[in-house]
Amino acid sequence: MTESSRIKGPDGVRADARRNRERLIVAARAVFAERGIDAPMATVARRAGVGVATLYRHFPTRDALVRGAFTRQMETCAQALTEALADPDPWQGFQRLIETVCELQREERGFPAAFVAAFPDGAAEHAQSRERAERDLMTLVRRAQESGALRADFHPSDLAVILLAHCGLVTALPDDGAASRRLVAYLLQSFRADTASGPLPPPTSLSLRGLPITAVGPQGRRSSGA
Amino acid sequence: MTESSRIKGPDGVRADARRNRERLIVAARAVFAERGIDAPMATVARRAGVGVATLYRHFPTRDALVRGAFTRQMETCAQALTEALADPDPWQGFQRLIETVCELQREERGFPAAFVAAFPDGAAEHAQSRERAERDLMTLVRRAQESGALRADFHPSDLAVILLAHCGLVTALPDDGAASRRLVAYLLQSFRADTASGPLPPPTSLSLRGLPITAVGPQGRRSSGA
DNA sequence: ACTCAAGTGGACGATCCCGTCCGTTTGGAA
DNA sequence: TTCCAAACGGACGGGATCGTCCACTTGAGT
Repeated sequence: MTESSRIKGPDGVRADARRNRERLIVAARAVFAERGIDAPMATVARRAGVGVATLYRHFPTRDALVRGAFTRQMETCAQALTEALADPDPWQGFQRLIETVCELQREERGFPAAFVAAFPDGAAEHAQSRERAERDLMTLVRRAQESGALRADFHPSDLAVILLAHCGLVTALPDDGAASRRLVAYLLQSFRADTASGPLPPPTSLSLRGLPITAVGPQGRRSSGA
Repeated sequence: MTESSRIKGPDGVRADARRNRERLIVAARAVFAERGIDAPMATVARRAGVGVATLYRHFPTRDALVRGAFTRQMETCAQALTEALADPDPWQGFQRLIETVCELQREERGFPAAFVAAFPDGAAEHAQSRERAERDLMTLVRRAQESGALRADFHPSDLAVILLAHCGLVTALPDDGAASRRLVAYLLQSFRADTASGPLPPPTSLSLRGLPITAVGPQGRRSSGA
């Protein structure tokens, strides 16, 4: 308080600034959906009806814009995880979580690309929320295993594996979602303890905890390395 | 000078031309592996030790270069299919086919991207060989089902689904291959008839036969549309 | 050895995108 | 209403890639 309590907005931001920021996010989602997250920045600005400078002021880098555009989806994922943990039936929770996330990736066109792009290095920005999410995930997996529904050799990192695979699928085939649903169904069945047959190869070193994620090769989708 | 035949090639092509073409393919594979199939054409030319013009003469478009670079891999896939059909145990053949193709995608860095890029429209150029490949695939699937090992509701298009998903995975995580192996193991288990539990959602309209493949959206990896 | 068309190299104009700079507009407090 | 800092818009220089054009080199037939 002390000196300047010049209140412009709830967060001290001018009204038009906040409005433009919102417009930019909407435009970004639309443009990313149509042209992928590598679409020219200027296109997003034009779509939002603002100048490029305004875009860059609100989102200094493309990554910031991508994050901004899909923050809501990320939060929905986190919420889905919370709900999954709250489910009295651990397997049910596990299953619904996977289905929800995959559905989100199916519906929001640009999201999968953002998702995989954010993956290898995502630890940076989201460190704290990620920390919690991963702890929750491990809890969910453990519970589902203890309930006897989830196969014992399922490893938390498998979740990353199947989500990345699913991202690849929906990116390659943005169809009605039949392919995605099929893949998810197959995978869920193979995760059941009662269908488990034979041992699996060792899980990824992909930690799903903190940083030691094998750096993404030059192959990875460019454009989101905070 | 191991070049024994100093005569103009069987196809009337000059010796240096053929040599350069070969160099370009080698360079392209290397560059695509390091930087993805969107790497600058000039980089490939430099790597091959030739001028850009030479590159463009041999491969007028990036697509042509990509195809040229991975022709051998495509042929290996076809050969794997033939061998799979020859296997006395249909399930064994089916399983080995999937494992072989996925291993190829794992090892040859640029290949997965080329694979998914070539997918939606691939019918154009490779029409005839594709035709045969798809017939063979359906035969393989049918046999494996009749042997009782492959679940009855497995649909040939599921092969495309899992291969695309696998491409996405190895593209996102070009690691040592542990993730890929895990995914394949999970999927193969869920394809077994004896682990099948519960119905699957309907298969993709993705035909895997001829053309009616739902056109790839703006999302798809650019750069290989004959 | 001679010849010439096939083959080659690299410079170049065109296009696209990035991100900053700077003069102008505007929200909102006084 | 007045005023000014925050916010805005668009032009602009820089850099990268594309694909072509044209003068030069070279393989191979005679």
